[in-house]
Amino acid sequence: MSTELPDKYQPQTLEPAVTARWLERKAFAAAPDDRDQRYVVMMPLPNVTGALHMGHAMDNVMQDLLIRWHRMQGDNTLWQCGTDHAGIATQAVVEKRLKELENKTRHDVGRDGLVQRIHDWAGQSQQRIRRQQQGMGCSCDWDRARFTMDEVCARAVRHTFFAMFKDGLIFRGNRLVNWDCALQTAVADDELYKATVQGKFHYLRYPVKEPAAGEPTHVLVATTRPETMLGDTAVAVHPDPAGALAAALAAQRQKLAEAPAKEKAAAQQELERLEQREREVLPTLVQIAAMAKAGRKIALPLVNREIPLLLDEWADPALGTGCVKITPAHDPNDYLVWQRHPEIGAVNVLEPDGTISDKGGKYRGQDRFAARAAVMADLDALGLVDRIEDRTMEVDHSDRSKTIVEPYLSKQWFVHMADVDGGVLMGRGTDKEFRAAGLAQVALDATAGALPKLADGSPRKHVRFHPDQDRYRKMYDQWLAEKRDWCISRQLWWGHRIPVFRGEMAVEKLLMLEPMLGSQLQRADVAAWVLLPDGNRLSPKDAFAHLKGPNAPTTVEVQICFLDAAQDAQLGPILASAGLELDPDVLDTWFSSALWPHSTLGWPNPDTAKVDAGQPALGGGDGSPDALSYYYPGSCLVTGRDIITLWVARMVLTGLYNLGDVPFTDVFLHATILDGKGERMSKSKGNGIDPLDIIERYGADALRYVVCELQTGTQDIRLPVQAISPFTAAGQPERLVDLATAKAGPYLGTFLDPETKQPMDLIGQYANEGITPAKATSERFTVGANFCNKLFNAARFAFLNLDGAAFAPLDVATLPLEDRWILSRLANAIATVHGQLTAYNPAAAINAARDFFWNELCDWYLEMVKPRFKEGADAAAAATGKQVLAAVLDQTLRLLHPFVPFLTETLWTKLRELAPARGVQQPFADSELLVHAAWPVAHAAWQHPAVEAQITTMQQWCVAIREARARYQVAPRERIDTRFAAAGDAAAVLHATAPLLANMAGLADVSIGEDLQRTPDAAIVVQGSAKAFLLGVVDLEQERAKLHKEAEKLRARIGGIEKKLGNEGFVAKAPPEVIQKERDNLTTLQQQLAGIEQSLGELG
RNA sequence: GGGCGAUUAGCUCAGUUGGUUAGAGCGCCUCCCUUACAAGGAGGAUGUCGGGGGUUCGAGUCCCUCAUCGCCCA
Repeated sequence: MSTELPDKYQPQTLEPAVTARWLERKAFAAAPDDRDQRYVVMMPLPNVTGALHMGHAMDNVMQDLLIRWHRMQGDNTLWQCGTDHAGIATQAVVEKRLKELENKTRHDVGRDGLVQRIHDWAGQSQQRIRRQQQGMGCSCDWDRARFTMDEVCARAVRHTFFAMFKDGLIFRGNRLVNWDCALQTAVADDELYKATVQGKFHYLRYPVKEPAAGEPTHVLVATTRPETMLGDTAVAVHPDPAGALAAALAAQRQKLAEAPAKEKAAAQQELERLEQREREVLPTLVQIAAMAKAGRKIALPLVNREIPLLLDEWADPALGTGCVKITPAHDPNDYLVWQRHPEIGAVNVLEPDGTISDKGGKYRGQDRFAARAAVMADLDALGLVDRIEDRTMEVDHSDRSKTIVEPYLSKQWFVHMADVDGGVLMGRGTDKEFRAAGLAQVALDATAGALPKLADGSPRKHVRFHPDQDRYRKMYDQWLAEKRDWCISRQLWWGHRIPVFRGEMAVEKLLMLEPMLGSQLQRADVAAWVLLPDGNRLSPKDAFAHLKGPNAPTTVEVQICFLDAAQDAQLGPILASAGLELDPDVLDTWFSSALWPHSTLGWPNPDTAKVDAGQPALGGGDGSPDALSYYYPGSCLVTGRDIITLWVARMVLTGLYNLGDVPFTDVFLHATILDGKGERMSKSKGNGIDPLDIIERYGADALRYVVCELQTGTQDIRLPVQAISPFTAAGQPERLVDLATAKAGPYLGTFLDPETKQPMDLIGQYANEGITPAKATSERFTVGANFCNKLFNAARFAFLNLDGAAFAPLDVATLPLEDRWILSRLANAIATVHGQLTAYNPAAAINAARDFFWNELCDWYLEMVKPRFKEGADAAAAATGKQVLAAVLDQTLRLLHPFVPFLTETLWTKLRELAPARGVQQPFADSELLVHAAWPVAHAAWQHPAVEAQITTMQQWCVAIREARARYQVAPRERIDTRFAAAGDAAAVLHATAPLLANMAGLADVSIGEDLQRTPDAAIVVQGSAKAFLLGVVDLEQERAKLHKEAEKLRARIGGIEKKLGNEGFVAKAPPEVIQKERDNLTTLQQQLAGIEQSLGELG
């Protein structure tokens, strides 16, 4: 049955049909087999929180490009897809909906109820994400889709946590975290953004307790958050204020001396400020430092606590009042002061919801901002407020709740990243086992080429970044080098619960239980720690010994983790009776996504991995290997720059920790998509585009084409965004509004339509406010649609002529010139595209493919072969033409497939019907689906530089003649009699290409000879030493003017080259081949000029 | 404040270790609905390579500096 192509290119009907066919055939399924060559890409798992945007489109298209390219090369190719549960983001969205739709809080529905609702919501979201990805043509193995909360991933999380916990790499510690008071959870640094806030700088006077005669009665401190004074545990002053200020003065004088003229004034001003401080503030500071040494105390007002005056270098005599109030529980710098002076202690005055705790005395229960006002009022009443200054500040906000975060002292779980005495065992129990200094260090070693060799002496795999190894590795290394502990706990209900039972136990009771517990706690699948009140952590064995000893405390904290999650339910009640409860927190989402490259493949045991119904098993069988051993380590991770540290580094270290091997060898970092103003695209700003909107308008192939073309290297991409104005009446043409210049509307994500001045809602959030929604688009995608239209039509032309095309072995050397040329150019294009893909340069690859297809195949070859397909043409020439055309189209579709898979797959079906066997010397390997067809090879036998040179010359003639035709306004269909005055090689090329040239340039009678003369009415076209006379078209005046202009241009260039060659330095120092090139060039130009001068003479 | 990066045609971007006359697509101008394609064809115009200084026979490319704009980290 023959496939009918429509007359017009219609991606909207064509693409869904292709998707259905691929899915029905399971064209992207991966299964381990005996192929050694594998290609594995782990999809950066999108958050289940919401829909995909252009950033995901870039990421997914880049992956699909690599995947399709490798699949066609015959690799066993796996693209692992799935979604991330995205703890805080998802819970926040669902809680918001719960509030809006049912006016309930999470406490109303309970932990299990909320989790169920999130699961439901995540399911819908996953459906949408899959539709978007399938719409874009992503060729993932859909049957292998995983979710970070599914059973397979959960087991990997459990095993990793257990191993790290048992190794002592996971611990619970008192740390200052960024606290989101609205969501009541710790948030990571990357979940913060800075916003400018109008605040105040409050100068407070703290009374000195029992000052000696002559000593100040008060110490002046300044703060932007006066309510934190309730938690002050010290006031610090520099131990040597005079010395420190003197050093600052010296540095400033030096700076002034070296400052450029423009900065002198500012530097001078700063110096004067310091000098003034030296006179006015320093004497007091010296006195206070002495008081601190003498052990003087401060009477902290309002809460009536006595706190020490402390000597610490954090107090900078050059800044503020020179004295600093120390609030370790609510300020990162003060926290560090506490670490240096543990005796001062820390007082946490905040409740998780941001109200003042019982440590805050009478302010208890007040919101932090209300308490701020109350504290100030009371201090003022006591006469302890010195002054208040206005100040703008950059303050951290939570990206999830958009509220100000508070530094907050709380107990959190951490992964120890720094080096460990004795090292850390990597890949425990595998044949790749080795010992590394620490988790951060092993990730550094993975990019530095410093991982130890394998047991058999062969090198271990390492990680490389593309397309700029140096730059990206530096980012990765600098972040890891800090080796900061990784905070993995979140105070949420949505996520993997931290699998640790913990609680305080009386030592007496613990010792009583020893006979029963002792052996249980030694088991390999149980990990337990006993924490002493002094913070020391002991194994159960050591603990029992210690607790029986002389200095035993009365209570300890016990922490227990089981390897097998089923134990939690079984033993939970027993542990509860002993006072141990399961920790309420959940793990940071990144903990589970860090395991993605191996958790998805069934680690720790693919044979027992419980995949969903209908999914392929991960274990081996029938002698074939299991998924984990076959597909791990993978090949390439494709992602954006922003995630190098958060995710790439963590995947590398967990991969090495669990399996002793890196998760992938290459990291391809693509550009970030920005809007027309250069701002990052985001849905909430209203400058984001839904890929499905682009697909609906332009087609997925067009989307992919443009995205590929945009990815040029390390340069971020500006994609101007337009709103489709919703304020056009029916019948009126569509109006696009450029969002880079449109005025902002009343809310974030709204813009004003410049024509009607009405606001448009670009994020679909303001239905209640009565704002008309509008879709976003970008006209940049027309380029892709145009390309696809051209491809569609070129193929359609070929199909009109391919009926009955057959294969017979051809000798390339005997083919017509145009056939040899297009095969040579095709080979060149294949080599270029392949090379650019290898170099991770999709833009260069697709441009090479486009240039070949459009500028060579369409513009020249199709036009050159047309005469061979006309009525009455030579049958043999037509048959060869059909075969070569079919072969070239075959190879071109293969070459373009990774970029524009839908259209090429559609055309492939039709091509196979019309020309079942295609090839040149030999038939090409065939395949029913183009997805599985072999990637084209640049055959050396097709390449022929001499043939290319002949056609290039012909093309130059053609362009010059067309230019003359345009200038003399010769009607397109009018054919011109032409004489070529040419000798030697020039004449030979003209003889060889004359029929082609006549066809392409619209020539009628063509004669070629050394002594041919012009007629008075002939236009002259000069190429090198040869000339063409176009008879009967000329206007003498115009001709003279043209030749004069050309001659002037040539003289200018000749002059330039002569000057260069006359430069002794150039001739003496430039490489000989460069000089020779210039000389040859000069000769050619001189010849051409002579020809023109001669023609001018003839014109009189 | 520290680090990384960018600035090339009206727009979005290429431009290999310095070496002919700095390119592409879109947009613009002229002509053409030629039997695959007007989502097309033929031809054309358009740049002090952000400013200044330097190295070199030669600089968009290397160095310094200024300006503007990003990103990351404190």
